[in-house]
Amino acid sequence: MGKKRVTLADVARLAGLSTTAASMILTGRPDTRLSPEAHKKVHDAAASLGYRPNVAARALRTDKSRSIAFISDYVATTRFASGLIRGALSAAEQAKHVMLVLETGGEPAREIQAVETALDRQVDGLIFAAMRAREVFVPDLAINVPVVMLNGTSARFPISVLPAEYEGGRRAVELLVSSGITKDIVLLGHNAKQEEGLFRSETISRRFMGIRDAMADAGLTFAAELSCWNWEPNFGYDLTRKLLKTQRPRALLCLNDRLAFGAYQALGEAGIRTPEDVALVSFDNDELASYLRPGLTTIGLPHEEMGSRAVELLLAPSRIPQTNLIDMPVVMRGSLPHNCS
Amino acid sequence: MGKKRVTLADVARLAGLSTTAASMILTGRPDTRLSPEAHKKVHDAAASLGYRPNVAARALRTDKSRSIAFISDYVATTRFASGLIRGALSAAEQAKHVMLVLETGGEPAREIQAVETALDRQVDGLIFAAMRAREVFVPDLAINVPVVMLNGTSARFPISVLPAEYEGGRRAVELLVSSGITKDIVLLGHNAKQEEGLFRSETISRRFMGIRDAMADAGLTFAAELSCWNWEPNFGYDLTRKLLKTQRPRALLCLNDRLAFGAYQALGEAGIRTPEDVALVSFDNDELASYLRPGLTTIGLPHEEMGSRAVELLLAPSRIPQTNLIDMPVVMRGSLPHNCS
DNA sequence: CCGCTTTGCTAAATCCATTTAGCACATGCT
DNA sequence: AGCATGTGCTAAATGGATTTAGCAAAGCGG
Repeated sequence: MGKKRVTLADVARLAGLSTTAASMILTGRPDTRLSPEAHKKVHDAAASLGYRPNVAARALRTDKSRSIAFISDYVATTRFASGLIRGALSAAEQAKHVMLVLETGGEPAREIQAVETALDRQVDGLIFAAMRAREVFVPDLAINVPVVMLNGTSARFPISVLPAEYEGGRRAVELLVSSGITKDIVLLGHNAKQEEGLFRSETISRRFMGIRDAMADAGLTFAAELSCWNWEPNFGYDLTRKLLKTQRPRALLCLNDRLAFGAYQALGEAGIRTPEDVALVSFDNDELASYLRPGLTTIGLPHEEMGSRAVELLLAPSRIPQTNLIDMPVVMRGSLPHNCS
Repeated sequence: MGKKRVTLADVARLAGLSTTAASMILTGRPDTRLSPEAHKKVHDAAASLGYRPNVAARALRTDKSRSIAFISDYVATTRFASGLIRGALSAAEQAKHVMLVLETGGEPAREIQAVETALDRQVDGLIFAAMRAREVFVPDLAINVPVVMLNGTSARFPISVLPAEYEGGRRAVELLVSSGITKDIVLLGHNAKQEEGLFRSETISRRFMGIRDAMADAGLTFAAELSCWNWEPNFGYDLTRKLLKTQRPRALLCLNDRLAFGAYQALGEAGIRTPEDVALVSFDNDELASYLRPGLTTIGLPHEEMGSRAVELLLAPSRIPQTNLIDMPVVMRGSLPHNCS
C-alpha cells in the first residue's frame, strides 16, 4: 500500500538532507544559509514525490492554520449573505487561506459555540458578519486572534467594514437632481418625524443623513415621506397605491429595491410610465433591480467588495482600528429620464 | 500570563490521573475500565479549567478533523447556492462538524486547488456542489475520503443528491389539471422539437419528462411550446409578448420563476389578469415568486433539504451508492384559479 | 497459598512539521 | 600557527492529543 501520504521526512530522505533543511527550504525562510544545490534538491524531491505539507502538524507547531472563520447571523435568508461570503472567499483564496463558514441565527448560544469551534481550530482570524448592519453581539470569550466586523459594529472590536451609506444617500439625491427633477419627489420607506427615536441600524441612519443633507444642499424638500418598517415589496406596493390616490409624484426615492419593486407594481397597475411619468431611484442593487422594466437605477450595496476587504484587513500585518467605508456604486439603468443638459 | 491554552495534560494533572486516562474518558471510549470516580474527576477537572481539545493535535494523530469541505462552482451567482450551503451548514453543525467553503468558478485549475487544499486539511469528506445540475468535473486526484455530489453527478462518485424533478414536473401539470384547466396551456421555456439533441442538464430533462408524461396521462397537449435557452426574465417577457399577439392562452407553464416573472410583466402590460384570465405555474420557488402579485404558485427546489441531506449522507456510517431524490414541494400562492370541485 | 484472570490505570510511542541550539569545516587575519 | 568569523548543515526538542503495550493490585478457584 503506497497509500500513506508523503511526509517531509520522505522529501528530506530523497534529497539526502535533514528534515530541518527541507523544512527551511520549503517554507522559504529568508536568512538560511543553505546552498543553492540544497534548494534545488529539496524542491525537486518535493515535486517528484508530490509532497503536500500536513496542515494539522504545521498548525500544531505554529499555532497558525491559514484559515479564517466567517461567523454570520444568517447565510441563506438574504441575497446579501452570498455577496459577502463570495467576496470574503475570493480574498481568502488569494491569501491562500481557507474559510470556515458558521451560522448562528443570531442566537447567543450558537454564537458562543461558533466562536469556540473556530478558536479550537486555531483560526487566524474571525469575521463577524451581520446581514442587517447593526451593533453585533459578540460572545464574551477570550478571543486571541484578530477580529473584523463586517456590515456591523462592536464596541469590543474596532475594525469594521461598512458601506459608505452617507455618500450613497447623497448620490441617490444627486442622481435625481442631475436628471432635472427638482420637485414632487417622494421618499418611500421612511418618515423622519414618525420614526423619531426609532433606530433601524448604524448604517441606515447614515443613509438618511446623506439623503437629507443632499436635499438641503439642493434646496429641495420631499413632497411626501412614507414610512414603513419592513422594506418589502408589498409595503412598497401599498404605500405607492395610497400615494397615487392623492397625488402624482415626479419621482420616488425608494429606500431599497424591494420597496421599489412594489412601487413598480402599483405604478404599472395605474398605467403610469417609468421614467416618463415617474422616475425611480433606489438602494441595494438587488438581483431584482435588473429584472424590472425598465431596469431600476440604484445605489448598490458593495457586498463582494466588503467581504474581500474584511478578509484583507483581517490578514493585513498592520491593522489599524477604524471603520472602513466601502463606496456604494451608482448602477445606472432605465428608471431615470435622460438628461440632455 | 495565564494566556496559554489548557491542555489535556493540565486536566490530567488536576484530576490526579494520566493523560491516557483523561483522553480515554473525555473522548468517551466504550470499553475502558476506568472507574466512575475517575470519570467524575476528569470531567470536573476539564470543566473547571474550561478545557477545549486542540483540534490540530487531534487531527494530526487521528487523521480526522471533524470538518468537511463544500466545494462549489459558484456560491454567489445564484439564489440556489445559499440554500444548499445553509442546509449543509445546519446538518454539519448538528453533527458537530465545521464546513470549509471553497469556490472554483468551474475552472479546473481552481478545482484541483480546492481539492488539494481540502485534503491537506484532513477533511472527513467532500461535497461537490453544482449550481446548475450536471455531470460535474472532478479533478483526477487520489481522494481518500467520502464524496457526495450535490445537485450534480459524477461517474466516479456514485452518491448524489438531486431534486426529484420528474415528480416535480408531473406536479406542475397536475396542479393545472386540478384547477380545472385542460386546454390552451402554453409551455414557456422549452420546445421539444427545437431543442432535440440539445442537452440542458441531468435533472432538467427529467423535469421535461415528468411534464410530458403527466400531460399525456391527462390526455392533454400544449397549445404552444416556446423555446429559449436562458431562463431569464427578459426572455419570458419577450416570448409572452410575442405569444399574446397571436393567441390567448389559458395557462402558462413556466419552466422557472424568472421566466414567469417576465411573463407577469408582459401580461400586466397587456392588461391581462392573473389568475382569472391566465393562470401560471412555475418551478424553483425563487424569492421572486412571493413578491409577484398575485403570488406565484411554483414547484419548489428543495435546496436546504438537499444541502443537509448531502452532509448526512457524507457522514453516515453506511454509505450506499445511489442518487437521492429530494421531493419538490408544491408552493401554493395565487397564480392558479381556485377550483371549487 | 499458588497461579490465573480481571480491574484500574500509566509510560512511552506516535502523528508531522518547525525551530532552537550547535557541530564541523573552511576561510581570513595577524 | 592561532583565533575569530562565516558557511552549510543537522540532532533533538517541541506542540497536544491518541493509542499501544503492559504493569501492579485485587479477586478468584482450587
